[in-house]
Amino acid sequence: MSPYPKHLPADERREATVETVVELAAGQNPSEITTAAIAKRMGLTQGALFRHFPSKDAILQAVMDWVAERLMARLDKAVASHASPLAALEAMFMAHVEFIVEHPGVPRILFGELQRAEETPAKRVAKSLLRSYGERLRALMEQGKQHGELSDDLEVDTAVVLFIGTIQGLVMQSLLAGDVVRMRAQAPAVFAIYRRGIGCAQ
Amino acid sequence: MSPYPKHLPADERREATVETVVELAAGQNPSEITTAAIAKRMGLTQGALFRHFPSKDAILQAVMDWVAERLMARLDKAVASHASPLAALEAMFMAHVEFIVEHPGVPRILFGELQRAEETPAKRVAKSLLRSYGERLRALMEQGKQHGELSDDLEVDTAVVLFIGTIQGLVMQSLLAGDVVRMRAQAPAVFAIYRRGIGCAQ
DNA sequence: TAAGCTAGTAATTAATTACTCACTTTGAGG
DNA sequence: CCTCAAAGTGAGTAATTAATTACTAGCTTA
Repeated sequence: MSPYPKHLPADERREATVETVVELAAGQNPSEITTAAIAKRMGLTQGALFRHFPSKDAILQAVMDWVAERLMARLDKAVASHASPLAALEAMFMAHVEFIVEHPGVPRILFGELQRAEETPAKRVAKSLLRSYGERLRALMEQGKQHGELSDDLEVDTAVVLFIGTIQGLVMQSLLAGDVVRMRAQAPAVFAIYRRGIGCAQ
Repeated sequence: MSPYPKHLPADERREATVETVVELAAGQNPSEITTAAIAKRMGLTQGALFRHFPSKDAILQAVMDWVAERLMARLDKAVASHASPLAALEAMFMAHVEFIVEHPGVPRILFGELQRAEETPAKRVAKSLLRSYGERLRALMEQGKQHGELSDDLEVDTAVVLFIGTIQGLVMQSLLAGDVVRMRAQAPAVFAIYRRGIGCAQ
């Protein structure tokens, strides 16, 4: 039995398509990924894709849905397994980094979607993802203040911006070095500086 | 005399082209900027562009050169006008933010160029720009350690990653909010957290 | 076995892209 | 005023793109 059967049920083909796009995005600008390239990687003809998606935009939207669902699930799991808010923040940070190392195309897709001019469905999903992300961070930080782990006068919104930016910095560094895996090693030290910035002077 | 003479000297036309691309990048993904769009914005036909540039890639490279030159000049000027390393770092941060507010397309161009798959000339310029940027940061931070403004055990390379990421976070936030100018107001608070993260516990 | 459905192919479409070229216009200097 | 090189025009090109089409192989089920 071939590992890639010619005929696949529609839902599996949709899933495979999404994963293929995520993989391709690891190596190139997402907006430059053509339907022909997706099909080729899947061992299909280009036209076959349009049996399962009405348009390319629909593919991109499915990809964003996939990213949002998977990433948030990871983050929630990381948060749930830590009692202290600060520990939960750190776990969330590491989980996000780990997710990017496994799927290096994801930050490109997200950022690429955000800087689209038109308000595409995919862009809306991206925005909504980051909104949920920010809300979870805010909640944890408010808790952290009450627990005395974070300084009382911390501006939570600002700290949220910096949290996301911190990860962006790691991503940019990995683009420069052409080495995604190094993120994993750098992450703890980067978060240590961040934690000191938001923590209370004990 | 018309404010826009039909015939412009070659060097001025090149400069105008670059500035047009930077302006267009404020509103859309740089890789989706077509030569037709550039020409239209300049009030020219598409063919005219190729009198001054051999290819579109050459245009993008000229844009990156423009960005690198202008940005570094701003940063150097900001650094030069402050004696203390920490004050210089902060001035550098604010100067960078100010530059982005004036030219919102710049971070898109930079990031877009970095995530190109092929090793284009423009990408090489982008990499070189960030390398210079990092070196200036490193130098300031080493000075800061000697002055006792930064903690002795600070990992400079990590702090550099976080510095750039901090700005990326502001950029991402402005993409979300669709409001670049707000960066200017947010910047001081964001840098305050960063400074606390890298500063020595006095 | 016949009928119908699902998932594929292969060729083709119209639109868009970067780029070229023969020709025309402009404007500064002799 | 004339000349002429520089600058711009406008109509092309070939290549690439997303999307459509007519057709087919393979399964399920009556």
